[in-house]
Amino acid sequence: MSPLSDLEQQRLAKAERIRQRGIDPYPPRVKRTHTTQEAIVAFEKAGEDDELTVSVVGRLMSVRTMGRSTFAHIADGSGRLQIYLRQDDLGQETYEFFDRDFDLGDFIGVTGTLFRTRTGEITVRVQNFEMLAKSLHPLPEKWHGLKDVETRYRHRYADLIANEDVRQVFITRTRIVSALRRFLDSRGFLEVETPILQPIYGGAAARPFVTYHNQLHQNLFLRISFELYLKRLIVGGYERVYEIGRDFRNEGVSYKHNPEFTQLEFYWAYADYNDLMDLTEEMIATVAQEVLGTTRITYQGHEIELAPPWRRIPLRQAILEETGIDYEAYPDAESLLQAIRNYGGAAEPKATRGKLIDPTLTNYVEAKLIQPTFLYDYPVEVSPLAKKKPDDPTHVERFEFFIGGLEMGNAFTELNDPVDQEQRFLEQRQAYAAGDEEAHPMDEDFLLALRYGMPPTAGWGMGVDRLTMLLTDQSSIRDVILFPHLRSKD
RNA sequence: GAGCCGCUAACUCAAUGGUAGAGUAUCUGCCUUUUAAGCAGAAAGCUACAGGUUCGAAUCCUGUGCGGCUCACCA
Repeated sequence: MSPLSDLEQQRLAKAERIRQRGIDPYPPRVKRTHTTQEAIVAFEKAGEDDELTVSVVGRLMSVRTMGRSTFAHIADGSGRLQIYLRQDDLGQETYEFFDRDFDLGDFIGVTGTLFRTRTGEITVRVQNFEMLAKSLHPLPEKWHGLKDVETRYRHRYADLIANEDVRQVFITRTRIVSALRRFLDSRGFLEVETPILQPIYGGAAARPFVTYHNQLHQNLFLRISFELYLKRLIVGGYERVYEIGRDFRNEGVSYKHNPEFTQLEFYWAYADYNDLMDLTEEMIATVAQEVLGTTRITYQGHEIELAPPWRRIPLRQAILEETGIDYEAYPDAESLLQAIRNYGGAAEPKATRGKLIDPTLTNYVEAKLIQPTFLYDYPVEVSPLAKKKPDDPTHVERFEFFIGGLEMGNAFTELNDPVDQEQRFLEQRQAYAAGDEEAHPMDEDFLLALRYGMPPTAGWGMGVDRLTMLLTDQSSIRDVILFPHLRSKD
């Protein structure tokens, strides 16, 4: 800890003076009859003439002292309430105790009667008060709030104290997660939990974090997806399962990437990717309606309508429309690479054909997909866990969906042919050997599970943080994650 | 990983080579219905850190740290 500032020294001295009065500045219990909002509601119900006495608690957010009377605002979890202290109510000694030893940021409990001030604000006329917790560090500035983004992220509590809009964003986030759960629960999906520490990672194309178990002398990976475990549960006989939890990917940080992020995945036996598109539209529209009361939202200045139906176009067509490149016209990686370069794009020279197509989508198409859009039918090379189209073995029954220029999620008809799956893993192994660090590793136990037999199944995944960005109109993922990853300061 | 921008009092910001300032918060007075309360006064800084140039550096140069944006990376 750095040495205490003068302001902190002053507050510490006040805490000591309080102790010398025989008062604990951090008492263990408190009397509370109403939240601040309950007090306001009770007053409005009771009628102005009733003597309504309440005990309310909260953090001192502002103090206006005018000689022998003082107005202040306290904030609790429900909102704010004004309190009013008068020397002729409290006595000189007690009044001066407040004036001298209470600071902005302190938690205070007050008991008094409610009244309405001359300017109309419902206010507690304080009969007695007590210190609930002394604050030693000064609050951010009351008018401009806390703006420094680094401080806001590193000391999120200060951000939440100072910036009500930030507090609201995270309340909305919680409501979004609740609405997602309600949606799936009401359709018979079973919420489950699967391992975060995994001996083999998989289910996505990403580099993992590695950790070590001391007793087992074993390397473990933090999961990059839930996919392979959830499909094992479908093998086991559950027909509808989902999980909401944290994924970890060892890759760059950006406005839409945090190393740990919240994912929702569900698996649905006897359904296919067409059913998933229908359910996706319904889910997102339902969540928006429940959380925001509308399906029409504004994201970064764009008006977006989330109600079904959404646009559905093949990936091939989307790339063709945006770039003029029909990747089907280029049967090998060399010719496709040349086409991308002719368009003015940069691409990895040694990439496979599939690995050329995917960045083309990301770089040139994704940002244009403002209204909700499904892009469907992806190249098989970049989709090792998805089922091939019956009439076209070079493509799989897979879609990604985009809103506000953000990739929100990914889904497909699951590959349940264990022989085909093994073949795909072997191809991924070759890709890894050729330098693709994100190639999917072989998972023998997963193959064994498929050999037991998995019914036709559709699987789906979505970034909950990105959905929250969309529904709270935040441009950075750090503003929807309470404690986003930052580099350590020494 | 690269480029650009930023880091000044607890907070929000000024000061572009010549004595580091303001508002809020704090402290001291005055003030019993205020609400960004008001009035008067005071205190508060290793200008992120380390070097360099200069008679003189918050300011110019180099390096380091952290952050933001853009790019790269990234289902």
